[in-house]
Amino acid sequence: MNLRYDEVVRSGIAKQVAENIKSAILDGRLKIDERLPTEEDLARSFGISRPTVREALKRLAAQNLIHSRRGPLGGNFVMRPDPEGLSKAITGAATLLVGIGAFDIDEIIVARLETETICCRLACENRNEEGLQAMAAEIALQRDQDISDEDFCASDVRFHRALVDSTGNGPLKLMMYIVIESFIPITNMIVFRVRERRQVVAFHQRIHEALSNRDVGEATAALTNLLAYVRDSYNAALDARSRRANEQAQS
Amino acid sequence: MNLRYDEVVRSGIAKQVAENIKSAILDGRLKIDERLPTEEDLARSFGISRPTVREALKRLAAQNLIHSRRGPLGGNFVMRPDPEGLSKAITGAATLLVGIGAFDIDEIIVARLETETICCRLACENRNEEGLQAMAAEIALQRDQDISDEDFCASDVRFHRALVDSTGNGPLKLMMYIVIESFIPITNMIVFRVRERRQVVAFHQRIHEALSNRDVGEATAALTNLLAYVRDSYNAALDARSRRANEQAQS
DNA sequence: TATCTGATATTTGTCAAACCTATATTTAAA
DNA sequence: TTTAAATATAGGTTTGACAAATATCAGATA
Repeated sequence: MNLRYDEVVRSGIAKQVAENIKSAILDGRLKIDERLPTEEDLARSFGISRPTVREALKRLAAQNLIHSRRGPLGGNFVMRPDPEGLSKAITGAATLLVGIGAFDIDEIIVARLETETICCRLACENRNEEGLQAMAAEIALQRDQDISDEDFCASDVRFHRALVDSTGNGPLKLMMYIVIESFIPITNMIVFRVRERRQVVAFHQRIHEALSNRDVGEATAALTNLLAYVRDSYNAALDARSRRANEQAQS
Repeated sequence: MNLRYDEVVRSGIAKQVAENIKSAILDGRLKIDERLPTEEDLARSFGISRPTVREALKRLAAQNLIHSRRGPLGGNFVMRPDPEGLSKAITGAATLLVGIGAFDIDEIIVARLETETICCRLACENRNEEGLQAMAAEIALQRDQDISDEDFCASDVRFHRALVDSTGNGPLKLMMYIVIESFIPITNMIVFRVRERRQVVAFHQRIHEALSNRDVGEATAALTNLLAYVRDSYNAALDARSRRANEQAQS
């Protein structure tokens, strides 16, 4: 192995090797879709055993940096990075953060309002027919009284995703994955009981029309109203809970 | 093993087990800091071998979901999720996306402008002395003509981080990790050659003073000017490159 | 000749058993 | 009572083997 002793001393050879390969990928020494040496060759060249190499490779696979195929012509390949894969990673971690109460709903709503306002403004400039139709389709779905709460929330997420996509800004879309995949589901999970679907759909409708007319003021106003409504619903849910708690305490 | 056959059939037992444990963590069946069964017990209860269990655990460790300690009272523990760890994961992936040219600089600058404008506005409301001092310290450092380009860029990143921290909004800070750890270094890497430090520091100074005075208009104006200057620098760099290319073609 | 079939080689996936290393606890000695 | 050594328990690593998937190629068959 080429590593110095003091780099190895605090256990974790597999971790070191993973970092080594990862940096090779990140700074381009290993190109996309390029095949890594076989696990045996890696083991030999690092001077470690194959299972240890495999543990290192599994770490990379977990980060969607490589994938593996069996057989001749198989091997471990550098993955083409895709925002989709990144979104999954972000979602899990962000959901966990929200789950342990690292953030409170008011903060989340402020963040949603500020960032989605940007999206409304950019979407008014750059929206295309495809995006408008995607939003209209979700609105139509949300008008159906028969769909379940889960389906309604899923459609809500897709509506906001379409809004974000309409901005046509890749970096922003990347950032908004956190909102779409984590903050929106969380807010939905908390407030969907007290929220009236018709109200939400009406706000969605207003946003859609405003985007269609490239009316930035109306779009952001509708979004602001939507999130104010969500916040009110949340406070109503809080009140209901504390009222129930009081009643239980009295009885 | 409790998994059904058709869930296992297409190889990847380790992957399945990792997903299994991960979902247990995400939906709270395994609480934070709780110890998992020993690797041997996991192997037994899943009906697989210990190396395979370890591959699964390494996947989770790579996602910062668990960490391990040796010895009695050691074991694998569910990690308390921290934004820092998440930021590293996001950064790597986002950097990769930028590295392969998935985004262009104009998009990135638009995204930076829009999101950092939010931060200026919220920071004007919520900034505290600590944050202002952190920004002032970086400005002082950036005035030093002797520091290297790397150090200047690192200080630039810390300045913007202090700006984001001053918003006091956790969810927004999470999102802004992508900007701070990935977009800003990328823009710096591309334009720092043609950029004059004095100009940049002057913009930083204006932002700092505006925040200090809670002057939202001036803060966002300074930010806008800063990013316009960055964009101009980028275009200048592009021009210089194409001019060099022309000269080379003529000679 | 063209095409299908099966043997073969290569590479990852999994397993088993052992040993090394770190560390908390317990025991024994000073 | 304090300190030092033994011990038990956990993860960390190695060796060696076999299983499963799959591209390639030789040979049989139409």
